[in-house]
Amino acid sequence: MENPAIAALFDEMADLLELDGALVFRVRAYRNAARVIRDVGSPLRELVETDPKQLTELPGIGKDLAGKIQETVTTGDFADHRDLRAKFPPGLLELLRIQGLGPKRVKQLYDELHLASPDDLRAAIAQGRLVELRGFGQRSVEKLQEQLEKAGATAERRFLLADAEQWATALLKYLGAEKRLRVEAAGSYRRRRETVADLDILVAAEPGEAAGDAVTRFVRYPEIQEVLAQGETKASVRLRGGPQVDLRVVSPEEHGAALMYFTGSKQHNIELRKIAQAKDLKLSEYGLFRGERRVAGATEEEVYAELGLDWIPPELREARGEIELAARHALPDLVTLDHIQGELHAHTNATDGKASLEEMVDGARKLGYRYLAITDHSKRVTMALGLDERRLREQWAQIDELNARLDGFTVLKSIELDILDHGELDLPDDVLAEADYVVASLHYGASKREADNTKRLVTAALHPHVDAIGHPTGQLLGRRDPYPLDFDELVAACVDTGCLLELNGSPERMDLPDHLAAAAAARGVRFVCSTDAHAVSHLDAMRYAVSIARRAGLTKSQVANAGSLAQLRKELKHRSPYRPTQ
DNA sequence: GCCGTTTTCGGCCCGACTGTTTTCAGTCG
Repeated sequence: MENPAIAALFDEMADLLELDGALVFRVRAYRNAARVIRDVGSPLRELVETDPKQLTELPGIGKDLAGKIQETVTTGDFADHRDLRAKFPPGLLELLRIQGLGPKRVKQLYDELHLASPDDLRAAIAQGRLVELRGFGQRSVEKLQEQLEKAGATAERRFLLADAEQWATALLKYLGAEKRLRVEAAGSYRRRRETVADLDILVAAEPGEAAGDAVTRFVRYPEIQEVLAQGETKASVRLRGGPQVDLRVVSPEEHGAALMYFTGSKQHNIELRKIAQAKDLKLSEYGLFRGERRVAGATEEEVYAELGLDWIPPELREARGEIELAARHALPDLVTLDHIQGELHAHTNATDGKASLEEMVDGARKLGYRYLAITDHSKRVTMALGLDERRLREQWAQIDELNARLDGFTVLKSIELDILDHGELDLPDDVLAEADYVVASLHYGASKREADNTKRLVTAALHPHVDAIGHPTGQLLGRRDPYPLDFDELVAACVDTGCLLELNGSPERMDLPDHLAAAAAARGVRFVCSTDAHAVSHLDAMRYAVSIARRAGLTKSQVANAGSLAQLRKELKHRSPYRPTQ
């Protein structure tokens, strides 16, 4: 069982315990464990096999939870979870996922009205039975109704790119251990979409025995929950707690064409086939053909070339104009993870981060960065113990000391500044003027009214001391939609002032979405790739931020932290001369 | 359920917001 599935199980256990009325701290222990499991970075499965005692070294994992992790890794579940699950109808867990319904209210609905699923709830609302309940007024019922409608529209389960990556990496490692097989992941995973519904794995092998071996090896993968289909060159399985995986085996001379076909996107492929048709060619997953003769197919490069196109990076294959650029040999030279020279959004344990200032610096240095901005929360974010002027200056004094000792690395004095109700900022100008870098974010009170949110963000972007807008849309994938926002207006403000927009690679955020980043880039906005790291291991999420940038078609020169510190400072200085605002 | 010790129990982050109350409960982050 891979880490995301184990984590999901522990999260569900926490839900069940809440329904069961367990002590909140016990619930919290499971939630905390789920988070730790997600963040740990290496598969716990391997740890359990080699040295299970080390599990209790993880923060918040004691003897009991370590045992449950071990049980989960080996059996796919743990007894306490099974027992508690049997105690409640499965629909209650779905009710729990509806925004505005917590464990207390779900339990109340179940106990008093015997509602055990979203459908039950829908019916009860229609019959007007909810208003009988204490604590449910007209407004609450209306809100629930809205949420129910939304939930009905999004049935398909999608996985975060970062989670999909864990399943894909483990599976590719397993399949690739067989040396004769060339194995790759295709599909939306290869295109680095922010969420992935299933994994497509492509294997190149000689037809016959080698191909059969590949399928056999695949369906014997220990992490499989169910084999859905199995043939000679194709198989589908569902992974335990994970996505469906489709495997296709093709011969080496078909490999490039098949890789293109299974990478998609569908619309990109359709456009390619039209181009082939116009050239009197036929493109399929088996190759590019003139009549019966295969003119290309072994590599993607030769297929694209025969179509008169440059090779197109998978991240761009969304039929958003990339084919025309490829025809004109004008594709952008996309930014890569190697270009990134520093991290500009990271928290420490001074607020809600898990690691100390020194540990974060150490982590950033290990990644080969030259600079790191410590952007803890400002005071408005009370739940994270946000910094006021005094504590921020204390942190900056520590940073000065640290910088004096560091060689070839610079810690930037920074802050993640909260944007208040009308666009005011959470710290006075004289403090901000001393900062090396300021990222302003909206955390509280996002309005249903587009104009309110737009005004707040635009006001912040226009402020002379704000260098970047953090996670601009506020989306949390699968949990919270972007708040209503006139994005064009925000872009206009950024164009005016040189304010950067953040591409936040935190797996649940992936904010800005790539299509918005592309739209902003077209108007000349510049960006920063960052992770919003709250722990040392989170610094690794930079590759997801870079994925957004690549999907948006950005080059190195459009990403502020893909340059040296000197270049960055020059850009920020140019942007933010100190002009006190009244 | 974890953790640390003031060392085997007692504390564990807590304030804002919403809708519902009329002094608060539930949810969220």
